[in-house]
Amino acid sequence: MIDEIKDAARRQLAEGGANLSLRAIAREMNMVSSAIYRYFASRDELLTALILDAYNALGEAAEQAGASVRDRDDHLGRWLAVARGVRAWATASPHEYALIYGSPVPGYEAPQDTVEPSIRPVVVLGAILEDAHDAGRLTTKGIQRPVPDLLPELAQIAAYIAPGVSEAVMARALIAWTELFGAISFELFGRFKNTITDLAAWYEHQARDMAAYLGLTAR
Amino acid sequence: MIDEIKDAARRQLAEGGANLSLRAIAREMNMVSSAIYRYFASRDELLTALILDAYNALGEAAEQAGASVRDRDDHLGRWLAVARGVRAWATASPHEYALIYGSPVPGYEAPQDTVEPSIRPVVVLGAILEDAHDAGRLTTKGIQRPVPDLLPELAQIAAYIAPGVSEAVMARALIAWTELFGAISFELFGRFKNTITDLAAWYEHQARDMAAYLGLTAR
DNA sequence: TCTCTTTTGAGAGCAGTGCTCTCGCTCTGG
DNA sequence: CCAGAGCGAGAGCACTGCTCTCAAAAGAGA
Repeated sequence: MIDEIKDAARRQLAEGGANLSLRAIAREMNMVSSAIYRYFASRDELLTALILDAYNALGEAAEQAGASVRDRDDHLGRWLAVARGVRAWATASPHEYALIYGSPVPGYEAPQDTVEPSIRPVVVLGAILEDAHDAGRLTTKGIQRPVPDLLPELAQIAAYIAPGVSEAVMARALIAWTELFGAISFELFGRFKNTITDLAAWYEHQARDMAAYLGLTAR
Repeated sequence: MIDEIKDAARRQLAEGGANLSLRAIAREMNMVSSAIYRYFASRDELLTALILDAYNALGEAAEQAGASVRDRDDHLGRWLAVARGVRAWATASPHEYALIYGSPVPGYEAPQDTVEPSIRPVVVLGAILEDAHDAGRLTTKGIQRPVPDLLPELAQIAAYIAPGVSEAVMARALIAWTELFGAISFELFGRFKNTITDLAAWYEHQARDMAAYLGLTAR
């Protein structure tokens, strides 16, 4: 039942726009609006559930894409696969992407349960980075060292994501990560309208350039 | 009068959250909701006006920040100033930033009038790039050439923004641009909660790294 | 099989929303 | 001085999230 409501909500989200209505969901299910409240205490709670699902779906997409590359030593290939997987999921479910990477909903405060699913994609990236580092193929030449102020927290992130890499490399990884999500947001939110038409090729270029920026190579 | 309504809307946006209510604006102005419709045909039209203002405010912030650097040959300094200026505006008016760089509102279709103000910041960046290129201080060594498919459109953007630079450099500029806005979005939308606390320092690091990535130097 | 309890949906209703319409008041130009 | 334009008030429509009560349905224990 809960799943049915969420499905209806997703459907409505997909074809209606961002603001979904409990009453419309109920209408679609031939129910009365108050019945929904048996399963979700409020609209926010439904939204939270959808957000959590979206995080997990994106995380799973990233994980599967990363795992699909046979040659585990092909770090560039793995990186590109994850990057493509993330974009594929985002373009396939743009509204769910907007739910988690768009402007936050007004009163909504992210519960603690969302932080673990939300970092699944960056964990995948971290594993690639770690493997590349272990294989001694992560060049750190000419890399810019962050100011001391940032080092402890970068080290903490690295310890969780890719224990072997330095703070400077971790910083670059976060930057590359930020760039990719910025690119997806720009694309989905229509920032490139009438500017770049082949958005897939443009994203591919960005992913490759960011991989080079990180020093990831094919072998 | 129109300005008064927009001011009230902005105020309400700032302290209320994303969804502003015409009736609440009217209430604040001791008016009745229907009176607002004398000045704005719909809520969307008000929103559009606010979006346009936000674009122009951000553009002006970027332009002023860029112009504030005396030494026009200090390309790194100019880049950093613009980057800081953009972030300063965004953190000062997060809701207006969300209006233009967050998830798009459902039925809203950006009118043609918004595209010119919306690219003002990237025009500022283009000028820096162009100056650096003219001064012969823009290294293109080891730069990744985009696939042929992308070249025409990149050339077109370059022709408008920074006529002298190559497609490959233009691509990097767009990537750096994307990264910076991704960073601001991540910060404002709370993606770094409990991860990085000194967000100003982190942004500064990113801006510097992106400048290096572009090859911008101080002299 | 017959109770008793829990679960579930329906319906009415409240306060709020965007928006439309009509009706008067006020202010201004000729 | 007075017609016409501009403006705000008020009522009203269809919609929203949400709360409440009440009656069926389902399940469990004897």
